[in-house]
Amino acid sequence: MPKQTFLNLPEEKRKIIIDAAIEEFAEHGLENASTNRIVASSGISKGSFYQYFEDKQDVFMYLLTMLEREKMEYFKGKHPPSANMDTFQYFRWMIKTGMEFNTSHPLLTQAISRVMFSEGMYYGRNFASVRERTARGLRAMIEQAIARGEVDPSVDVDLAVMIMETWTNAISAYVINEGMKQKDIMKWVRSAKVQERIDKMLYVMEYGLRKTESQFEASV
Amino acid sequence: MPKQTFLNLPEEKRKIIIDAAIEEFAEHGLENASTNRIVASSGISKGSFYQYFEDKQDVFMYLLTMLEREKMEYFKGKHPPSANMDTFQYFRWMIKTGMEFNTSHPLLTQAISRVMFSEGMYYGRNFASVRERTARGLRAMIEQAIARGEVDPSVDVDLAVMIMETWTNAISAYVINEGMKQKDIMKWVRSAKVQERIDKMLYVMEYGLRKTESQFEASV
Amino acid sequence: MPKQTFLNLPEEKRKIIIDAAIEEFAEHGLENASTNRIVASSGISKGSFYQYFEDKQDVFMYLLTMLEREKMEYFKGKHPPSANMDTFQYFRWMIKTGMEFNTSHPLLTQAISRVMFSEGMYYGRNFASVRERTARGLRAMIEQAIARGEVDPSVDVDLAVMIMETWTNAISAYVINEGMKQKDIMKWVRSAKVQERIDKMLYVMEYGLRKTESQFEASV
Amino acid sequence: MPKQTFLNLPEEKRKIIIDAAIEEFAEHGLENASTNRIVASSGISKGSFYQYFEDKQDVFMYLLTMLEREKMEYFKGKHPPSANMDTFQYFRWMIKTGMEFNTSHPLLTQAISRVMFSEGMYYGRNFASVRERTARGLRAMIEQAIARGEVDPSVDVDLAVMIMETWTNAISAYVINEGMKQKDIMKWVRSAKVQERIDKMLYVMEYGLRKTESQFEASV
DNA sequence: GATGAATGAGTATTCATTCAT
DNA sequence: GATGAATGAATACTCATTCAT
Repeated sequence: MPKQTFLNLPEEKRKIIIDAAIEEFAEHGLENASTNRIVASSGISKGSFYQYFEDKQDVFMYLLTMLEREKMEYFKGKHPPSANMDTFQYFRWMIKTGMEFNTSHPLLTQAISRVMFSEGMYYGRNFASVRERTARGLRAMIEQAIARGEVDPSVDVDLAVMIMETWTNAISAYVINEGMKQKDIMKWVRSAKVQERIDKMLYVMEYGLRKTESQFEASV
Repeated sequence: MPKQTFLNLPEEKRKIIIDAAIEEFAEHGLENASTNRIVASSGISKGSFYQYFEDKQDVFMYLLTMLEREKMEYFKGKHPPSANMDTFQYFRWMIKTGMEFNTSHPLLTQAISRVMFSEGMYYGRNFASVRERTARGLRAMIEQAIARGEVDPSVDVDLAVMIMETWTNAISAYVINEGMKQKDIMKWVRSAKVQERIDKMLYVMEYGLRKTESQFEASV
Repeated sequence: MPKQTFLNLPEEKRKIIIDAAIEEFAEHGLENASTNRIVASSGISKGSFYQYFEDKQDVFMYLLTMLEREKMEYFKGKHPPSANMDTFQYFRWMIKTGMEFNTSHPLLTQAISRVMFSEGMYYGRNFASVRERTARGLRAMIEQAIARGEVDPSVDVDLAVMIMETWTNAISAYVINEGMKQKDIMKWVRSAKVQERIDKMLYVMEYGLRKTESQFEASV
Repeated sequence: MPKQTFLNLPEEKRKIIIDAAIEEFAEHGLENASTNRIVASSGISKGSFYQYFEDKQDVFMYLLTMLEREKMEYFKGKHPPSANMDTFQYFRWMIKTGMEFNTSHPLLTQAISRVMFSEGMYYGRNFASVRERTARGLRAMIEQAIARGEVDPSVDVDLAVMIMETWTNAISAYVINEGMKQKDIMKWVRSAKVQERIDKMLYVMEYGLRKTESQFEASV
């Protein structure tokens, strides 16, 4: 985590540094990111960089917690359209809201997901806590769905979490990769065509999951 | 593609070089792979490396075609347990057979998938043909399933292909990542527990896909 | 142009680096100059070199502007022996003064002229401004000569400039090439023999140019 | 000089090798020419190259003698338009005929002149004999001109030779550099505009040289 | 607390030449 | 006589990090 010296910096200066880092990570990943370029494009000195952060990875970890924090606040500001949603409706709302957040921070999302997916194995240990938090959220969701009788109680919760994670990532990758090619990414992600495709992807998952374990057994 | 000089090499020497390359790519991806390390660990000189290959990417492309060729031969040597399988049963058999192949070449699989997934955007053009071949196979499968009445004809074929791809990759990632932690990866992948989990992942996909488009519409 | 870091260096260190570069360019030209050798013989590290300069060419461009600046100052310190010279007398004085400067910086002159003449085609764009300044000076001279009635007004000015350039270069090459073989190059260049030869070379040019265009036409 | 093995080669194969070498030297000079590329583009093996030639320089020396021989034959096939030319008319005819030869072998000319002018200092010793032969020819000419009373007997012969050399080179450089930019170099070099410019350059030299030594003395 | 110069190992790739077959 | 694989030093340039001021 960044040193106190960084946190003491005026908001504005911090933003300049962070923006430079986001751009660098989005374009080059973590291993290939260049601290030289980051300091050059943010206008701070080499020495300062190492007075603010332990190293490259430290900067990245900061972005990661920043993303988590901002996403949480974004969700707090939004409210599900209805209070009577079942768990899958709620998940769908969450995914879509998440995609809205992603498209409004496309570079940050790109930077984080690029590193987490492609370099994740190497830096995996460092990301463990973040991943675990996400998994816990999904697990709580699926357990709630079971409690509400929306999902067969015999379902394998671990498996369901894994599937939801996979699906979330697949949709996120689709949205960022395709979205970055568009002129107005926000407009694009809100278009009927995109929303429909996300819906369909989620319905496939939903109907697969709703199918009871016992039915699985029967059909093997 | 490698130069003739490489193909002329004695089988054994070629294997040493290829193994060194596989290890390097598995650990560092394509962009960060070091030709220095490859030559050092395979015991050839720098000059020789460039007499065998055009460049780093050339080595990787060779691995890619090698993987394709070997996988094809592996499948040729196997036979589906029954001739009367429906399309999803066949797909399941294919995935499982593919996983067996992957676990018998874990490093190669890791190297290829790491590069294809994470650096795919940058080297995308070069991999296009490989990806297209896979996509064509899946598309043929889904069309067959429709023809046989196993899937509702109104299904969005593009979407279905995307889902099958996502699923195949997710299973492959699960098998390799978890499998690499085991002592005996082959024994592990054949264990009832793993086979069951793969089955369940595929059933989720299958039941999701079997659901007709019209049903999707109805439930939105 | 060199980075600020280079300009901040103590005079003495700068001189060591510049001298090493001059020697390298004089001996190997620009394309074949080795940054490795420059850093080795000037005792700085590779990293420092690139903190001082953009690249090899950057060093050379610095030498070029340095030469221009020093030559200009050298001329400022000298005064034509008489105010009543005609244009050709003035040109002769300039050439000779230039040769004095060249022989007092023989390696620098050699480095620059080697690169400008032999590699000029490749780096031509970068040198364009320097060449143009020279050409403009010569053109002003010839136009003055015409205005004063020293040269026939029908003379082809472009041609005359080209001839004067050729001649200047030829004399410069003669002085440097022959001079480098002498023990005391300054003494040699001031010797009656050399001065006479330069005079004669210039007279050939002068009488050729004084000849009017119409006379050329007549004699074809 | 090439080894006997090269001279034993069938005419056609020799030509292929020579053409590859010419192209390489024209594009890269001597020091930067790559034997690798020469053998690759001429289709011979690395080993053969070194069985034909000592090294890179050896190939170049062969080109040099080849050029001399071919130029001589070219001149033998041509005849001066009139037998009653004075020496300067003859020189003018020679230069122009030489330029015709050059433009009909532009790559060879470019290769040779590029190396002789720009890398000449380093390989100078090796080219000494060629240069000397040229100088002897020019010296004979000027002496003939004196004998015929076309040039003042008190002229400095060394100086005159040097001037003629300079002039020849300047014209040659002009013709090759400008000519290479044209579509049809042969047509261009024979155009009235180019011929006129060459004439004028030579007249300047001629009138400069015709001027007697005594006149020079008088005007100093 | 801020600076920015210094560093040497690192990168991918090309080179001319040798020599065993 | 022909081959072509092998080589290791060479190339320009970038890197993350340290540390004295």
